[in-house]
Amino acid sequence: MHEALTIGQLSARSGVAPSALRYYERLGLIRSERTGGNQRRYARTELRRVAFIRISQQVGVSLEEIREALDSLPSSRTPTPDDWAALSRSWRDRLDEKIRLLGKLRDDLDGCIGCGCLSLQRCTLYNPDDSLAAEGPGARLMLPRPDPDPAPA
Amino acid sequence: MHEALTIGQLSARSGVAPSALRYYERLGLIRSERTGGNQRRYARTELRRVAFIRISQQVGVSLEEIREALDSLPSSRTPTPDDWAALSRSWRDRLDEKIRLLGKLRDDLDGCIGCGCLSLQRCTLYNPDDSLAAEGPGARLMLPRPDPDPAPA
DNA sequence: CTCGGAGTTGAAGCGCACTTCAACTCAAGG
DNA sequence: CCTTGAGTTGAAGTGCGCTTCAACTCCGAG
Repeated sequence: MHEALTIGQLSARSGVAPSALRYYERLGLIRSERTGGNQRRYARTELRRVAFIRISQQVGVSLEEIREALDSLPSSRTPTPDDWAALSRSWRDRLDEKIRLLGKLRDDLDGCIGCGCLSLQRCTLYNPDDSLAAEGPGARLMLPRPDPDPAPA
Repeated sequence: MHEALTIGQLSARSGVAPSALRYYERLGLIRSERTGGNQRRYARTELRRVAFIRISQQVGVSLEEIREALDSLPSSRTPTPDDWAALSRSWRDRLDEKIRLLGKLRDDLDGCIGCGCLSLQRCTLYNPDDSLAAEGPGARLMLPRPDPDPAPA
């Protein structure tokens, strides 16, 4: 059958480097069978998983969260289009929120360009309550120090 | 004069950790004078720089690019509101583009949820030409392998 | 003068998402 | 059989944006 893909084939078809695919597999995002000679063979459904992974990354979701999402797929049967649609929908909100925050940032930036302020205290731009931050990787704790110890008692 | 801020004061006012401020200074994003005892003293204008840095990060700009932008500020005179406005405007386009790409991703995601495809070949979602990727840090080469050697000659 | 909190440095570590490397095996063609 | 290209592994490296640490100094109040 034309079912099984080698890692090279999966890489070519998905545009994801073999090293990345092995990395995803170690993290449990995709799965493979092994041949007698210990080589990976991927079912075609893994292509869809890889696609979902890359799309999710564009939405700004970490691999760990993507793994959790993928874990919620039915393991017994092959996921249906509906299953995938449900997963995609779960990112919709995040995407919407992300777009909303960026839009707000843009409007605020326009406002601040108008007034030329860029002053930290009042400017809505510098309001940690909207945690748009903590989005890209890197050591965490982007803006979260809004609370420099409010005196215990 | 009430001009000079210690690193602790700048940290408290900007919400940025002292370690991060020292890091920014090493990268040349902010500047300080030194006291006789080798301690940093920041002019109040540095507050504005720090604000600009954090805002720029939210737009998705790297520290290196922020440094370049800040380098374009007039070094002789204290930057005016107009100077800052010009810098902010330079991020506007990036922000717009980012929002546009995310919006496209959302629309495509809706489309793909509708058809349930998520198939790599045709799906507009997985089109490397729109390089929304390469945005967060991490080892590079996000989607760029669209060209698996088109036969030389 | 003494004390403690704030500051200084360079070096190392961290988290994420990978890539690169060395050393090896596997699989198919000539 | 031999070669070549594709695959295997674990360990280490990379880039970004920091934080943490150890060991030290500075500075102001008591």
